[in-house]
Amino acid sequence: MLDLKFIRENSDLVEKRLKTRKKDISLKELLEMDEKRRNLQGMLDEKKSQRNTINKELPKSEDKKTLIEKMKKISEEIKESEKEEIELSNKIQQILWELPNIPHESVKISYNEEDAEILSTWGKIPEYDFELKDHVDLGIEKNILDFERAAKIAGSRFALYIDKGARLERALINFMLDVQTKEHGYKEFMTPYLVNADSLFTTSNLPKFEEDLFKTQDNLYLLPTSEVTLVNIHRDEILEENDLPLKYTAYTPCFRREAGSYGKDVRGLIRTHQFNKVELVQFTTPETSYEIQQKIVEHAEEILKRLGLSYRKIALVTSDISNASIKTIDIEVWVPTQGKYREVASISNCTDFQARRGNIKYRDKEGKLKFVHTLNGSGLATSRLLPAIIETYQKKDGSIEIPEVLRKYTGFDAI
RNA sequence: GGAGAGAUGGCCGAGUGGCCGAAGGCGCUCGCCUGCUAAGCGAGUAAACGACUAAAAUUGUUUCGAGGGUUCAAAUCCCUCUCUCUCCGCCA
Repeated sequence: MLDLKFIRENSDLVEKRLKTRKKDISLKELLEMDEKRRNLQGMLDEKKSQRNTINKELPKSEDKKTLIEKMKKISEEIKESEKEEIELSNKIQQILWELPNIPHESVKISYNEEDAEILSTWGKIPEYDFELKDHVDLGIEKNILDFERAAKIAGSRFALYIDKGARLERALINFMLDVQTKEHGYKEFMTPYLVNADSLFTTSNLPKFEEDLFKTQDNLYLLPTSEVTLVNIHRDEILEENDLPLKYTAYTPCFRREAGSYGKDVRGLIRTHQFNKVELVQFTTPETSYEIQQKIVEHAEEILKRLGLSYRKIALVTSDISNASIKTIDIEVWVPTQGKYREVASISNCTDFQARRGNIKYRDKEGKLKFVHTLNGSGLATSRLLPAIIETYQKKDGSIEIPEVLRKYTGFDAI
């Protein structure tokens, strides 16, 4: 959520920058309502002030009858105006809830996601002297993945991991958590997989993106990413500057409806309703958030390096960064059979956007309360990683080699 | 699922209709005193939204889990909801 005062005082700039995300964003209505609301509030405050004065006099007064009559009248007027004020506030709030964060000036302006800037590439694109099989064929052939039975159990876009497939997935999760906790200093959490609406409002998954979420009959939602639970750990809390940055990580499954992606990536693990992810979240001061984003990128990259997978980093353009983010860097891993890089991580700096929504503050060294900055990044999405691994490490004889670093986790070195 | 108790400031906790933004304590900050790893004394210490201001000072309003109601007036009375705790039942 943006600061209304800031919008008011910098309306032209804000509108101009927001338009770089989406052409049709306009602040006109918001500003008009804000103006109207403030006038109304001024009037209301004055009347309430009168009411309070009379209220104080009343118990001591001789002529209670006259005062009570006066109060009745004022109270009624207040009630009327208050109704209007509340209505207006609600509308303003609604607009504010839906406005995205202001893109950082370093983010390339474009309405076409293909314009993303390639920041760097790592590793050689592997070459093969035999016919490659994709992860679906490999998985079925090796009996480590089963999509037909998954469909029987749950429907399309689900996966059943079998035997070494399941163990490889679990190994990946453990490997990633170990690196992030033991080497990069993150604190590990196990979080609920069902979350309430308030939590989703904080992270900006609501109100705008409800169609992406699974909802239960108890008004709880299936977790779309553990960014939600990790960020909400400190909702409505005041942190101490000395404790920042807080570095949190969690493995959770993630559930997404994938509405509107019909026909896209229908095959295999690339786009499923349920996938596994290790998430990285940090709470920081405004002064440090920008450099910390770079660090999170490195923390995610480290996983790919050790797995020996080729990847590249790209900086998303203004229209492609997520609602809460001012700048997003994606890490994409090379998927041999697709002949292209696919997203495995997305690292965003949300500045104070989520902190404002979730009321997450910190007390600075002078004792002043400020909103923290929140950042999140995948560290990484396992279900995108596993296809890359088994495709990349397939051998001519049909076997799949397990990357060195994973072997102590899997207990086997080939499939 | 059944029965009961509760939700107040950073924390603990008092407060049952106007004098309550709210006693008292803890914590924290500043000052004094003292000389010994501490104690004592004094002062200060909520936030949000406005107005004013270069900024501050100042000032108005709001806020005692959330929402609604009664009343001239609600932390306090009534209703609904949420959450927490205890007991019983069921259960991994």
